[in-house]
Amino acid sequence: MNLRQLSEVLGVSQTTISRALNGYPEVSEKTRQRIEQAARKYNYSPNRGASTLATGRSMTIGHVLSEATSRELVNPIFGDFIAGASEVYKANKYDMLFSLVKNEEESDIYNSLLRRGVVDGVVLQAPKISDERIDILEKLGIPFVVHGRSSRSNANYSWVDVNNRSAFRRATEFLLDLGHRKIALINGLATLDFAQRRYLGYCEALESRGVAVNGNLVKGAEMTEVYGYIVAKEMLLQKSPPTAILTASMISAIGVRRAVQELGLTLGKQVSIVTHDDELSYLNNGQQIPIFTATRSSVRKAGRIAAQMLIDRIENPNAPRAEMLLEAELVLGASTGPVQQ
Amino acid sequence: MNLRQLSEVLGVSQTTISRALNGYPEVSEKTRQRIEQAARKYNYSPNRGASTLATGRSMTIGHVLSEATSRELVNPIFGDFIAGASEVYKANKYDMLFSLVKNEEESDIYNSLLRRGVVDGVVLQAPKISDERIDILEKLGIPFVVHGRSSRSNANYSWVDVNNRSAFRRATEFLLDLGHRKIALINGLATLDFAQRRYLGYCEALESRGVAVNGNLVKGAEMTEVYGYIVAKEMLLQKSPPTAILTASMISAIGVRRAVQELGLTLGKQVSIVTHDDELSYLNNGQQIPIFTATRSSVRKAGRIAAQMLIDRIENPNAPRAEMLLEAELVLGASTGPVQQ
DNA sequence: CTAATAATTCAAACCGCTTTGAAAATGGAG
DNA sequence: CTCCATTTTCAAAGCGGTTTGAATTATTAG
Repeated sequence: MNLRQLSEVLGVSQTTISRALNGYPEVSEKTRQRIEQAARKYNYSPNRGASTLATGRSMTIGHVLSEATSRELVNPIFGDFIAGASEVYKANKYDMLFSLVKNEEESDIYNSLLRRGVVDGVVLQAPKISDERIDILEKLGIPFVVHGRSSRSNANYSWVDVNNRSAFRRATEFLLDLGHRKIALINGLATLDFAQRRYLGYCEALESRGVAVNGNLVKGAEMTEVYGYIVAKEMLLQKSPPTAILTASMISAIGVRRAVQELGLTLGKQVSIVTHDDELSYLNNGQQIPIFTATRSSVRKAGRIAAQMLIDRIENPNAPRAEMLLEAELVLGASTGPVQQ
Repeated sequence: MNLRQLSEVLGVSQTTISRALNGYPEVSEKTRQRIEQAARKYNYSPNRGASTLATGRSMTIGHVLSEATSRELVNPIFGDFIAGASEVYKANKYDMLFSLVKNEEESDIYNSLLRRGVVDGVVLQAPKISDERIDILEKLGIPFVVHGRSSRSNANYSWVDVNNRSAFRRATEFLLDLGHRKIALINGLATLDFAQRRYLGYCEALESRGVAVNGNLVKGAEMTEVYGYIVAKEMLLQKSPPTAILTASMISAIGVRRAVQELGLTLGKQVSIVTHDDELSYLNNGQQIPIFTATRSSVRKAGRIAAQMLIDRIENPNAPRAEMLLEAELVLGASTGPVQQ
């Protein structure tokens, strides 16, 4: 059933129906009732393509993944972020669309998506330290919001981010306070901005206590379980192994734990672990007592905030850019203890 | 730049441009070249809403999550499935759209999505043993494919599934061969079809060896790490604890391992674990040697197959329904060993 | 060189909605 | 009962593509 058919059935013009269903005031309450009932009865709802065409709004928000970032799709952290965003999209009647694009198309895709009226705005994820995508989006004038920041960009964009630097400074200080001096950092991909900030926080803490940063104790890559395991094992088998390990996600922390236990060491005794905890739904950091001491910040909440920011930008393009820096809390778990002599 | 503008610039009708760009034969190669160049130059690409309206095809595939299944979004298994599907969508120029819907809207949503021309087809995930969604989709005549099956449905639909039953029968037999008799099953949600099939496979194996199924040793819920931990710990503290545990995902297996180790037991000695391994990107089952003995089947591959099936259905609605049963392989890891006296 | 045929190109209709500007119906005041 | 101001409803013009059936041009055969 389309609009014309419904209007014939009701003996009312298409205009009136459209207005009635979209809540315009020019329709009497009585006809509105009648129309709404009929719409339900005949199972009518407006064709998306047609209204997109007529209004210029697609009621869809895009999450674009380039080849470079497409691995994010399988990152459980991404899942929780998306889940948060979805809640907000749903409440505001937006749909969520994913586009995978080849790297070389990256500059075109946003342009194309918006021009083609596929999406009304875009969420940018996993920004690199220097990320040309931000400039592209800025130039195109597409409403967008970044999850994270890009240190080298001086564009004026909206973002949500965790205070990665202070979180990792704090975590490192905590380990220093426990007497640790050989503290390793198993980070995310070095090109990603958040990894850089975490590294900086880590360095700051060490240097403020006069501990030199040891390059052998800093590694970064995709935060898989296996990566955590391999790097931790390697480090722990060095002649001068770390007594504490900072890791960038619950998943790599699990890998690190596996390495520790395989070597017959005990968590919180010979080796301490502090991880960043995104409060993943399927990988909760324990129940009452956290498994790992962690810097905790809900990535799902970040998703909600990013989505709301974007919708605000779309519906009010002239509003000033929004920024939101979330502070992570340091929660004490069973994975840390004083350094052993 | 839209079609009319481009046609004015080129001095060629809109028809010809449309045909040239969509690969119709009625355009001479020379003009096609000229048009394609101009399209690139002026950054033209057709408006999605307009072509959806004109063709009736949205080039978008929907993944609908009801409240009941919306938790799936945060399930890392889902991420890998989606990643596989995306590859295929991309290669075929489809976009992927997520809709979260309230439970009570569930029956409406598919109807609505298709009627509104938002999507050309739908992928159904996490089917329940008895799942009304299949009948709804069937009745509506929407092209769809199910990841998994619904035992109680006798509709004739396309699906991809792992042979859960034989996989878990085999895994259980393997443990029986090692002398285990007290074998626990930590399953997924009991209402989900795959969990039911795994349970059946488990029962079959036990019964064929004359071992009675013990209700205390069978549990099922969302396959989180914490759930695996809690249930395993509970079971292992019973007066007559299991000597082997079957678990439905890598994630819950990690929780089980945590429980085992916390109790001072050793994997493959006092307690054996066999898990189902979906070959998750971020939670690989080890490198050369699998961490866990496992029934292995790539959920990413399942995603690819499902996507391709759906596209085939969309583009050829009269083709017979497709079915694909993937066999899981049993891989031997370090988490199993003969029962100890 | 012309007629017949094939290869190109075109104008116009259509997809289903929103929205503008005009018309009709209603209500209140004089 | 008029007349004017409000409400309410309507017809028609887009939005930007695709596709049909007709018109034009190019090619070939006679």
